[in-house]
Amino acid sequence: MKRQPSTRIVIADDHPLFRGALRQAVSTALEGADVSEVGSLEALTEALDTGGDADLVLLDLTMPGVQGFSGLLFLRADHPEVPVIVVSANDEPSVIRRCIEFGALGFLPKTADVEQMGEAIRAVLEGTVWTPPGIDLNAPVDAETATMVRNLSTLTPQQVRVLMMLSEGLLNKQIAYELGVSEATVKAHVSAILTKLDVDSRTQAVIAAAKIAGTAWATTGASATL
Amino acid sequence: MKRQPSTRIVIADDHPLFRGALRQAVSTALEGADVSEVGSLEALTEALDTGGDADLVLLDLTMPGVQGFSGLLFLRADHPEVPVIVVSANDEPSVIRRCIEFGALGFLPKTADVEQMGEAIRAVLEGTVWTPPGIDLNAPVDAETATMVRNLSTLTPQQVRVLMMLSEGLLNKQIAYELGVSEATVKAHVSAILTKLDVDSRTQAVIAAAKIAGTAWATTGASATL
DNA sequence: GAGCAATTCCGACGAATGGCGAAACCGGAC
DNA sequence: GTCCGGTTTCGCCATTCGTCGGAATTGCTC
Repeated sequence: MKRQPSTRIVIADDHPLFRGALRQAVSTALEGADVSEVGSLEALTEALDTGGDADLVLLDLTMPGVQGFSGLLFLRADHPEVPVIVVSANDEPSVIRRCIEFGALGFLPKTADVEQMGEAIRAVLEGTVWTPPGIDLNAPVDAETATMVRNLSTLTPQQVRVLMMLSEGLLNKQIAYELGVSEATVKAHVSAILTKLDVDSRTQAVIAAAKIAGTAWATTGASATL
Repeated sequence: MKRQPSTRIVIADDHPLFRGALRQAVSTALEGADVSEVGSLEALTEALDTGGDADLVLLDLTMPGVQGFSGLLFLRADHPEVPVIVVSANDEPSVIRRCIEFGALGFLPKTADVEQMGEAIRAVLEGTVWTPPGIDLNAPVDAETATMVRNLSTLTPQQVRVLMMLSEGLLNKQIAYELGVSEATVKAHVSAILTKLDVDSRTQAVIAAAKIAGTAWATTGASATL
């Protein structure tokens, strides 16, 4: 909306080189934009919390700490108003469609040229959904998955956090410690998650989440010793 | 070893048409072979239990009830001596390598011609590992995964069954009912599984198992390509 | 036969899990 | 302002989970 004064754009990617390339592309496409770079999800949320909501976030799907769609899911839950363009090396149609389902306004393959980047950025800033040509967003979606995606969307930010930790195999107690809240609170969130995902146990919740997010959901903690 | 009298071959595939095609290919490649067909894992285990161990099993990875590598894992645990050739439409190198790691002696893409099938069958009957040309079995394997594969191999047949049910989100009580044993027994198996997989909870065990088997462990193939 | 591993079961214990109702705080929407 | 939803917390309770020690059975190998 407020493009004239200074459009604030945040680039979230763990690869410094690619961040630089993105920044250059953004600058070219949008003169006078206020571009910041972050290398992790934590840094991204911090940037959004402190500096006020950005006008656009360019988000890499695979970042340290969160892989798969959890990063997008989390960002969407935490800052529903911020437009997001997903930037990923994986440009399979199913992935692209999933990103849009999870609330991204655009998808940019890492192979895209400056031309396309500018096109995508301008489109999304105007509120339009942009995907690479040839992507059919209305392609038949497996009903089961669609239901799960809808269920996942109803989760609150904190619940998304808890679900991610459940998916790392953490105990309620550990989650409570990590989030700095009491175990009772974690239980409340877990109960809410189970209800919303329509499952009966934390294990089933993890299975359901893994089914959506693909294999690379969690990276840290318990699985380190496997 | 006992090829001359009557080589016993079992074809396990849920698609009758493809079973027929396989049977024909086998007959052509190996005259006088005793070929049986089964359409499910249960039928396969029953055939192996009643009719005595076969000389070769042609196993489709995706069968009703068990998908992903669990079928292979289960078969290997139940009948370690029976040579197995995995037959699958998915011919990605990573999948092929994983099959061999789990003890299959061969891998046959569904696109293979009669020529190749015969070659593979003869090779495996002689105890040689056969894969499609161009597959490097010594490709660098991520150490974490390798450890897990080794751990999974130490599971007993019943434990594999239990782990599969854990991965479906079943309670100990439900598993006990399904297997026709007491809950105490299931607990004993779960404890053994946790020890062998070096994890602390059933949830972590499920996460670990899912990480190995890829996504196609449970019911639907969410992200066949990653 | 002895030894061994897998499978089966038991009882009991403590910890973890999950549901219930209730309450308080806070930020945004009407 | 009030209302609503998200977050936080509590206590209580039943169930489930996982461990420990012990034990009987089968089938295999040496």
